[in-house]
Amino acid sequence: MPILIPNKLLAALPRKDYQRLLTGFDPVTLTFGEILYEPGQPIRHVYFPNDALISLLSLADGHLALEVGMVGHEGMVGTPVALGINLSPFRALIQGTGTALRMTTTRFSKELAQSPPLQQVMYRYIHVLMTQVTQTAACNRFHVVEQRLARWLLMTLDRVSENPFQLTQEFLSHMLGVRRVGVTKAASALQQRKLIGYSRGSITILDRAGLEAFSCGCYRAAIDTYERALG
Amino acid sequence: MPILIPNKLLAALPRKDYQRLLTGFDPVTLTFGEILYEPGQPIRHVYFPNDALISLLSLADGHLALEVGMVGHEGMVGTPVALGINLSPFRALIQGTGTALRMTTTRFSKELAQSPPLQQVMYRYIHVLMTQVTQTAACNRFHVVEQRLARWLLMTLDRVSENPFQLTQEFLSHMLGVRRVGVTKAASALQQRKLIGYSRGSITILDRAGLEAFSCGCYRAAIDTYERALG
DNA sequence: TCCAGTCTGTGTCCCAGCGCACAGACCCCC
DNA sequence: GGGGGTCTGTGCGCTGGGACACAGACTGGA
Repeated sequence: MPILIPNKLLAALPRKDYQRLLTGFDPVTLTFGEILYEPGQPIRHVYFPNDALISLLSLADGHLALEVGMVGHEGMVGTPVALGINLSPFRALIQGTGTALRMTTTRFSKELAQSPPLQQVMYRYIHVLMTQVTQTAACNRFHVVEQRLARWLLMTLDRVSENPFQLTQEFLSHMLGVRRVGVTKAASALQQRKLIGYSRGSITILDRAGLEAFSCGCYRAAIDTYERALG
Repeated sequence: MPILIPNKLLAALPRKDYQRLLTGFDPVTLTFGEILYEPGQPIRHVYFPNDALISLLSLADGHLALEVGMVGHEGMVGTPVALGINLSPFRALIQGTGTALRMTTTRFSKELAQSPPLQQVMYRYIHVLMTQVTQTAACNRFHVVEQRLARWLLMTLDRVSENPFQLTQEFLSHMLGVRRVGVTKAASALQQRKLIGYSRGSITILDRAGLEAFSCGCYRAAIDTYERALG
């Protein structure tokens, strides 16, 4: 079975490096709700998503969560391993069920040492991630829920490429760091503007361009950042 | 003249690597208000502060600022250079006048390639910074201004080690991403609890332990993160 | 077909923080 | 010693979003 959405970081590697790396990978299916890392806990595997979608969350006081980054086929989780550290700064939560390639941290460290192209890709991606986390921090502080929801839906659509996709408001509230009712209000507003359709955990993007216009500039900025460093 | 507060990242290097690196450094005085980098703009120099204090800011919509990281003698600015990229994700603003060691990005890239210990220190610091940015993001979202102000004052005190230090509420408001009036209220609250003294741009920490107890856990968490990776 | 569980919508009360405006208070310099 | 600039404190109305409660709506399994 061909992989419909191959990981872009891996695809950017020279064939030789890519081939050698492949032998160390384990294809896995990541299912919604699964937690790969907890903040401060050791990282045992790194993951390169194909069509899986992973949220990077920052926790406050142990329970309140806020998404600071999103990882799909354009990235990977386990960046600290490339820096020689095996502690995660985030909680990594599977937000969209799908496939990924997995490798143990020890093996990945070895592969990294032998492949300068892999190093370069990893370092560039770490920079992209840093930029994304930084931007998201300001976005979460200054922009209203509706705008952030719009941005979030667009970023998700870019990574899962299926429309509609499954997602409850309860879940969304944890991503945006607001109450579920806040999501209800924001989603209703988007629905009234005919930008999205919403029904029992199923969201349909009706007007992608409109949604992009409605969202804050942070969506566009995130894409530009990626293009500049890895495009 | 001996340097009273030497940079800890450089101090962690083996003598040999440290000595060679020193020849490429330029001692500079960084003055309050100076801007070293703007987000998305090229990085020309990297800086290792001694007693200078630098704020890393994320901008939204071009004018609203939010501090996502703070750098003193425990760190450096210009981390992207260590990742092979010379674009800054942040605005880097001098928050406390002081001295630092400066090197051009091209020279620093060369030094880095020749010094694995320097690489290791840099990578570890990048991880610390990523963790700090992540934690700050959640802190800014969930914690009230008073707690954040307390955290911020403690982090500053740790880096400048002079008490009182100069700081207007106007300036603080840009760091915390709130209005100046919000800072006034929060500062008054801390003053009533006899934790700080405040007068025309001069802040005195009166009760360090009390301030730490009052602040959110993010302060402690930031210190622990640093200790774990670089301590 | 009914019931239990899940998801979404609404309503009420409250508060932190925003925008704006302005009043002291203090400092330094002429 | 007076005046302009800077810094801090206060007041008022407004709003986004918090906490809590509950009502409909849909779904799937017994």
